Amino acid sequence: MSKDFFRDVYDVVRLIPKGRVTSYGAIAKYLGSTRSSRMVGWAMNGSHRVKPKVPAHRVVNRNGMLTGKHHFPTPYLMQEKLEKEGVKVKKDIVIDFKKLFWNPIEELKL
DNA sequence: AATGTGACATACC
DNA sequence: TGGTATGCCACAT
Repeated sequence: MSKDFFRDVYDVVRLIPKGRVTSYGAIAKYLGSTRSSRMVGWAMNGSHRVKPKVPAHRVVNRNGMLTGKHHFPTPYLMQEKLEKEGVKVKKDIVIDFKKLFWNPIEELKL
């Protein structure tokens, strides 16, 4: 239990294994507020200035789409990083998103 | 201080 | 089957 919602978000995102991805909703749900998914995205907005670095590129929407790529230094960076980690991205959509999906609730709930 | 907005998700029409 | 409406909470103006 953290004090700040944001901090929780950053913490969870940092725990995302390399080559895996998760969704805003999953994080929000894990934090206890299924409908606070917007906050997760908002938190990511400041993730670039947070240390240690937050792999925001591993966070996509429920559709598996890299909706946040526009917020990166360069839109390509997000996809580049994902592909570098073994995540295939096609047309801004994560391939096998369902398969690569990392559910914090399942992984961290214990 | 109040209003608006946002990298989403779910429910309803 | 797809657009519209609403919920959520923090931050910016």
